[in-house]
Amino acid sequence: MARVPGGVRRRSGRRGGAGGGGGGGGGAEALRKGPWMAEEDEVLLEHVRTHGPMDWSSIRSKGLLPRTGKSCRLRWVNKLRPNLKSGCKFTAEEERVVIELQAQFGNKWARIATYLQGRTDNDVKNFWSTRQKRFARLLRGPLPAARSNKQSSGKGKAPSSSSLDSKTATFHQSSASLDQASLEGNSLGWQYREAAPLMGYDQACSGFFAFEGPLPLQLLPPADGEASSSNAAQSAPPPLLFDQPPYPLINFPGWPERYVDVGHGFVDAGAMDGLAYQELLPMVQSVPMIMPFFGMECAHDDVKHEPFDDLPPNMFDDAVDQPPPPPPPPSPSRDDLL
DNA sequence: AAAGTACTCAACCGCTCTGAA
DNA sequence: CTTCAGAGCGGTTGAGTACTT
Repeated sequence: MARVPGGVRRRSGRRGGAGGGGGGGGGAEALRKGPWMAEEDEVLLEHVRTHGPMDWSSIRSKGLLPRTGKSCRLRWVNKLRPNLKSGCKFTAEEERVVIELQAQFGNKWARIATYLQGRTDNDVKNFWSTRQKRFARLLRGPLPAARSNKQSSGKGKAPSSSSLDSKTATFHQSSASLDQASLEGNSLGWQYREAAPLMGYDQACSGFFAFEGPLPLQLLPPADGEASSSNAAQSAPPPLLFDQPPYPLINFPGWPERYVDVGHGFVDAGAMDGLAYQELLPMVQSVPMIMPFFGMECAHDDVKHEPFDDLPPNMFDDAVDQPPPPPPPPSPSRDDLL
């Protein structure tokens, strides 16, 4: 997708340098795109010093810079504004805040950024995007058997997706294999079938999860004329039956309690409507919730924190029983901007 | 050492919102 | 009420860099 017309090179990387070239062949009023040069930054800073961070379009109209007002504003907000934590990785606490606020606000990056001192919406957006890509790759790829606990090079780089897989694999010990034949023909008439490949995104919780082992089965309500079933159960999407509760990659309140053991696997009670859940209740067995989410500590000991080194060490704490603390009120004052 | 892959991040675009005329 | 311009925001791109194989 050539979004920059006229062959203008958008940027030459973090080295800065002489990107751009002013849009090629135009007059002095030609718009310049691409990386900013130090002289341009100086002009922009001078404008902000005299006029404040506003009136961006006048920068071009006055002939100060061959840049659009949008471009000037973006440069100021993302790079020139004081007190920015540029080039500084997100701390565990910042990651936790982003995760919580994203769950609360959605992709309102500018709003989320107001809760993070020195971070811009672009920072938050990039952070989240990277995270999403990593999870997507993780979930798209095969989930291999546990690999050796080889230590990474440990240069502070985020672990590869395969290292996350190894974390998942540590749960295998508690996984009960499904016996499809034994699942069919239960007294309530619910049927099972192999589910389609699972997207690793939980709509109800707006977050990713992962699971291990064979694909989950889908619980199908009984057909007409069979054992009792409610209309709601008929209309509700069939719940998935997991070999084990899917493994959440971000903290979901009530996880994994919402996964109930139906004897041959786990179903997501949170994703089912109440009536469908009522239908299934008689099938629920009182199996102790030993499932892995809270067994992570042991797993961590085994792998010496390798897989989640890039995740906030306490990011799952709130999933246990603590409500997330109310975020501080956003208070970006004018002084902060200047 | 080289090649491949993943990650980071600056900067663009299109859209929406808002306020003035 | 409508139009228009500026500002702001979210999504996306892609070059450069870091890491892995």
